[in-house]
Amino acid sequence: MAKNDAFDLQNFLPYLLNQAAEQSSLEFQRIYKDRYGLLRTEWRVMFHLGMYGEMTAKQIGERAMTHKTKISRAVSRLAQRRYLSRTRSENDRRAEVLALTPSGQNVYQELRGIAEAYDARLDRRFSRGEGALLRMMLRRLAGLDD
Amino acid sequence: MAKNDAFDLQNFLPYLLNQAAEQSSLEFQRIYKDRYGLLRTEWRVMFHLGMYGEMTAKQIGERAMTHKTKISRAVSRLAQRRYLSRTRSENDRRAEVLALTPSGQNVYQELRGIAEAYDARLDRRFSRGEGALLRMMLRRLAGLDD
DNA sequence: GAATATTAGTTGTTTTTGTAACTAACAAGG
DNA sequence: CCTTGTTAGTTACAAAAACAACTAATATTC
Repeated sequence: MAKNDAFDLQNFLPYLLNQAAEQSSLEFQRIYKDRYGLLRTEWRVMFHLGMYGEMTAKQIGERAMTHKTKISRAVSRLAQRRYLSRTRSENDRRAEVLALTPSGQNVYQELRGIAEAYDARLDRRFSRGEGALLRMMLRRLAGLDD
Repeated sequence: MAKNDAFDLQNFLPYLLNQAAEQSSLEFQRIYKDRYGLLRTEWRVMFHLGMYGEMTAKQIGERAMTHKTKISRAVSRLAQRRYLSRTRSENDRRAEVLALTPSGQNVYQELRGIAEAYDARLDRRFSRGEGALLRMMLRRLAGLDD
């Protein structure tokens, strides 16, 4: 098991990004999964609704860059648990306007607090400017600024 | 859909990391998936063997922070395609020493070239020092330096 | 040196995801 | 209007991942 040459997997950006993403999701995931029984796409939907108020499945999908079937299933499950309400849109009766129920709001508030604390904790690993730079670079890589 | 308050999902590190990871994996994934029919864990195994020579499944799993069942199945498929050979270990007859076959070496070399080029291309989005800093921060988040 | 615990790796079963095909509503052009 | 095309969302089926239980070999301990 001797090293061959220059290129190192440990410096390959997609690999590093995956490892960092997985690792950094772990602790937070344990909370929304174990404590609230939510899947990742589910809390993403919750966060979008919690932050932006009412949205349609399509809008969430676009913003979260998530496929519509994933959103569809997440929405069903969240509706079953009464975390969100679905109302057929007036303008376009194909679409549904989604919104958190009071119970959903509660869960969102709690998760949000945990997320904020967790984010701050991760941030403590970096110096003042580094965190901002990191986020900027990640947004660029994710294509969020385009 | 009006914004509520300060916390922004688009700045939440685990979220950003996931988006960036997914996005940056996409193009490269298309290559190893469509062109070589490999799964992500499979090329990871290939890369580890290509870079470090001989390894056991366990060693790969530890280094790649990947569960042993995933490794096991990846190894089976790679062995079926004759990309790697499995030799029962002398010291410990539970373990197998894995190594790329010549044909596996070829695939590895090609994929490695593509990976390097792709990595360089991603890097072009950043200034000289930024790329190094980014990798350093990601390694820290991934717990690779511990 | 048997009895017990641990480890390397596999296999089976259940969830979750990805992909394609579908329904129902809307839009545009003639 | 009425055909043709597009869009929002769902459903069905196939692929992949997660988790648990297993086999076989090795360590440990009394």
